[in-house]
Amino acid sequence: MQKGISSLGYALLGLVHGKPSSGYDLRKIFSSTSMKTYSDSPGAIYPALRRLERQDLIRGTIEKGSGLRHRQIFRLTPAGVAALKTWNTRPVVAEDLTHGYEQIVLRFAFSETVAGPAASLELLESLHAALKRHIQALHQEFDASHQLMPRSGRLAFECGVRDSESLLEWTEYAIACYLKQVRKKGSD
Amino acid sequence: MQKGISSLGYALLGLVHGKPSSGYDLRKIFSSTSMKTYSDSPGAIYPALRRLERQDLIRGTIEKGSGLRHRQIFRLTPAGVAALKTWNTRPVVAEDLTHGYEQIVLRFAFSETVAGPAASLELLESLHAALKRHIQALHQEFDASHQLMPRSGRLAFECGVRDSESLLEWTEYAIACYLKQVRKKGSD
DNA sequence: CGCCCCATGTAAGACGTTACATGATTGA
DNA sequence: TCAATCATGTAACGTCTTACATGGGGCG
Repeated sequence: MQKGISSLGYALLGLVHGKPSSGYDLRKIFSSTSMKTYSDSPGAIYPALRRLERQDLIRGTIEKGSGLRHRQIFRLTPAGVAALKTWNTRPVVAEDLTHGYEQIVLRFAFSETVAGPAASLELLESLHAALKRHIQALHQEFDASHQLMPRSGRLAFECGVRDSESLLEWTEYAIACYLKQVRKKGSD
Repeated sequence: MQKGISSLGYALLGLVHGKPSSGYDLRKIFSSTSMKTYSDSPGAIYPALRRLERQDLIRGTIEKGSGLRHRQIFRLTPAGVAALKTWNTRPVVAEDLTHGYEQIVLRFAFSETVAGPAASLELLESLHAALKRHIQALHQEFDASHQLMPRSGRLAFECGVRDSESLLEWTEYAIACYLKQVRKKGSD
């Protein structure tokens, strides 16, 4: 099954779902946009694609139409779509927040086209709840330990708290966006 | 030299600089605080400590005072202090921002005790400048591509922009903290 | 012809994760 | 004495990084 798909793997699945692409296309997307967070090196992308292919989540077909050398276009298999969908609709749990927010934001980024706006909204609400708990825990940790830290340490901690709080605000903003649309749709 | 020290390696160096500790102590610090971002598993920490020792950045001495089993306390060597200091005082460049902010915030967290408040302030100002450029580039990328993205993709992008902007605000707040102190010190 | 871009990959090595192993000490 | 906790590690595995390899096509 979809045991062990890395961030890069999910990023590739999401992009390929949006548009069938070759490894080179994908690499260019990574290196030319701020998605380069997920590695832009061929030594990461090509092996990742082959892993996904071995897991039957994508399938590559060779195209030689335009006289070029072999260009392998990857498309999602039904299993790939399913894997993306489960990933997108899984609720946010506490440990999703302990290792940075990029994975979750990536999940959200693809959620609408993969699973529809209702799923996006659910994901946001789940994130909102998890973040509230997370921020509360951070405040507790801060109150308990900030006197033991040097000033730069304390400020760094505050940076982490602010980061979470800013993400929470974004979450509320995004939820408002979706609710507005739902209401509009409901009044049709 | 200090070629190739991972985030975890620097986190360990910084903690050991603050207080000589055993691997177990360090593990507890990671697992009990929000520093668990830098891995809390023995399979990461002990090998990392030995790499640092092999590079002559730390040295472990076995203590058997309290009747316990062997407890190896690690201390920084002069080379270790130097490596931490160069890391802490290196200015922030664009690519430091492309793979998340945790490394930079970690650098800042240790900067005051390792290199003094003046170095902290310099680091913050360097970060401030790099962030301004980064945010501008993000806005350009957003303006160029937001119409091609689905709503969730656009919102995810906005999340990244907000994240950077929130970090910028924190930077300004932290700079103000340090300037206040410099002024106070200057008026002594 | 030489050079750069397309497009694909491989090889070596470093690092982290998970899971397991070991032995010594403390408390019930 | 048995279990839990202290304290240290190892082994297998997967993944990413860096650097290199290959081979065709277009262009000056």
